[in-house]
Amino acid sequence: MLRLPVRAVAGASTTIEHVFVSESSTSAEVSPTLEGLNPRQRAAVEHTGSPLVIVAGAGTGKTRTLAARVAHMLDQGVDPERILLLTFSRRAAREMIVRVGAATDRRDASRVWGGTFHAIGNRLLRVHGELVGLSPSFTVLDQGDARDLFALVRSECVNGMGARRFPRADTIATIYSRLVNAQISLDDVLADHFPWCAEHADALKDVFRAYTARKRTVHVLDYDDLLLFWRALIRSPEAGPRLRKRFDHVLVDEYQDTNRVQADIVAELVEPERHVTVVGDDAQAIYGFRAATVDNLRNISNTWPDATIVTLDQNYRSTTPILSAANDLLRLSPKALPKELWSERHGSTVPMLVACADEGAQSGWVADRVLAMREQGVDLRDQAILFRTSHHSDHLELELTRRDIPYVKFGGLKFLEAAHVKDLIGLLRILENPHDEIAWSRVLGSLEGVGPATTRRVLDGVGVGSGQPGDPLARFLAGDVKLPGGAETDVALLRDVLGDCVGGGPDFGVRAQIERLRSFCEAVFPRRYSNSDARLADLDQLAVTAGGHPGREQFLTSLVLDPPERTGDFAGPPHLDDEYLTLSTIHSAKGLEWRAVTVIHAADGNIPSDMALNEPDGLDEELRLLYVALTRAKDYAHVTWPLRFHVRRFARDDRHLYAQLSRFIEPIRKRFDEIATQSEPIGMVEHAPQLAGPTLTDEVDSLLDGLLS
DNA sequence: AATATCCGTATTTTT
DNA sequence: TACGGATATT
Repeated sequence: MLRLPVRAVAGASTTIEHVFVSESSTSAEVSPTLEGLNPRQRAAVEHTGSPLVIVAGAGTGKTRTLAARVAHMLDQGVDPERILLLTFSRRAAREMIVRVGAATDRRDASRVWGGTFHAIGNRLLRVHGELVGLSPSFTVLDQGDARDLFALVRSECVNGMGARRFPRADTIATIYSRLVNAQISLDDVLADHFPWCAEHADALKDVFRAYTARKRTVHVLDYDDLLLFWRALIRSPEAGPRLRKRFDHVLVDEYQDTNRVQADIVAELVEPERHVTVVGDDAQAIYGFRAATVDNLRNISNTWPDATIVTLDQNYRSTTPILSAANDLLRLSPKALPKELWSERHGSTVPMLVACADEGAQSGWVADRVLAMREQGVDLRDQAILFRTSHHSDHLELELTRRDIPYVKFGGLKFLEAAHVKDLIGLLRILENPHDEIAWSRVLGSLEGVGPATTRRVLDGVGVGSGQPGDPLARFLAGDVKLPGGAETDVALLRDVLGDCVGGGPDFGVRAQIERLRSFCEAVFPRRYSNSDARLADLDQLAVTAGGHPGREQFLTSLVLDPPERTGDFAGPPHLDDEYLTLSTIHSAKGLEWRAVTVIHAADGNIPSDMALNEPDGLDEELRLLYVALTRAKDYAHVTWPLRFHVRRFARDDRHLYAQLSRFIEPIRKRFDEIATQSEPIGMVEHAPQLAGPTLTDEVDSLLDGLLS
């Protein structure tokens, strides 16, 4: 019998599931589906009939219960393909399905439909989208693409009117997404979240209309569309009845982080039988910025008055000292429902609060501690460093590299956002959807001597963006569009490689296509980028990844909906059995756990982020964020904060201020053992003398700066 | 019409 | 820094 190692639960690797899905299904032991569950968990697993709501605090075995419930359904003979499991991330879906497989003898657990709302929406729209007027070969815009399209229509709309100061494309995209996901009027969105844009309400409406219209003519959907069209599909007389019959059971994880549209989808999809399970914890709602609303969970009885509610509050993850700190923290929230997690794990190690002289000392302490814990038998893979924003780990990453401590970072900049990756993806997208104006613009703009005006001319020539019938790619390949002299050889090459991919036949898969398209990149990159060799090497990496997908469409979709989490430098992902430390934003750490967790940069202004303070629920959400961070820890929790805070308003600006401890930690200090680092941390001096402690001048300067601010 | 250059300013979390 | 926007140059 194969026991699922703890590592597979906490581990971030995306390759683990293959191992366990296949092996666990051969297990001959008695079905452990119900084994080891507490009475409430068991009740949740076996519940039938009315809608089920599981209110599950952090570490209370939520994943386990949900997985057992699915396994139980399979044991009862439910067809796995008729179970839909909606999770918050792809990672969570994978883990859940692995667990289902481990908990049942049914070999076909992996056929359960599992994924994010966006991924499942995409899947259903590929099949049924034509019923609501969608081209089956639509491409999906990521956030950057959506911003580019907004920039395009913005310039077209704003030209007409007096060019007063107008919100930037980024801001417009954010407003739009909030409008769509929260399903409230533009005036309300502007009043609540973007008051400085209120005077432009009318012009914004024009931009939004133009944006929507353009998306339709170029056959693209953005993230929000995947949800909107899915809901529209359920509501349509043609597809609705079929969709509602498609699944026998629908289960939704992390329900507290769903938005209005997602809640609509669930509620309407499960009619009329309402075989639905939602799981959530209002104390862990951290996606308000994305228009998620805890009201979906708190007011669940409005949706299903007869819902059965099961509350899980026994924590199996953390020791009591850690839970005491977390419980105290949550009590500081005026809005949180009273919640007291308890545990039978009476550990004696109290969380540690570490005041560091400065950021250098913090990095030094963390690295020391990580190594010390490792000596005590806590593997690097059982340790994580968490932070509020991605760049908070910059300094620490240098220190870890210097000391040869391997790590993997989650959250922050995505591989997909690198310019050269977008270049290649643009080429693939043209092949997939020849109407994709954003992809065309990107590719044409990379040619020598071709700017916005020429791009526009070419697009009009081949009929992209204007809704012309026929195939723009065929017209482009036919070659009757003229381009400036400087671009001639590049254009010829572009025609060649695209033509080869179109006519390549069935053996010419994504990987082969990328390898062919690469020769165009080879020609263009040296002029575009200073480090074109490194960038070309990335494309090879991409080709390998693409080879693992069944086709071009699946590859493109998975890049947008489930992008690689780390920037792809030459190193490549660490090997499965390699030891590595996890660095992660708190958001990306959701649902995961480690034996030792260190939250760094816990200074006020970072946690809570001072940027969140404008939002109505902002401060409270920041508190929940810290709560999520602390409750990731099983045995050891550390919180560190640098006393001296580097103010980097501008690059050259070398000032620093005295930071204050997070306002959330201050009132619960008694739950921590406090220590302070020396200003010159051990191990730092010989390697990095420039990181030595503050001089007297620094001290005086920063004191003065502090008085001025 | 494209590109080079300079200036000012932003600042987070992710499907 | 790094990116967008405006202005100057090719």
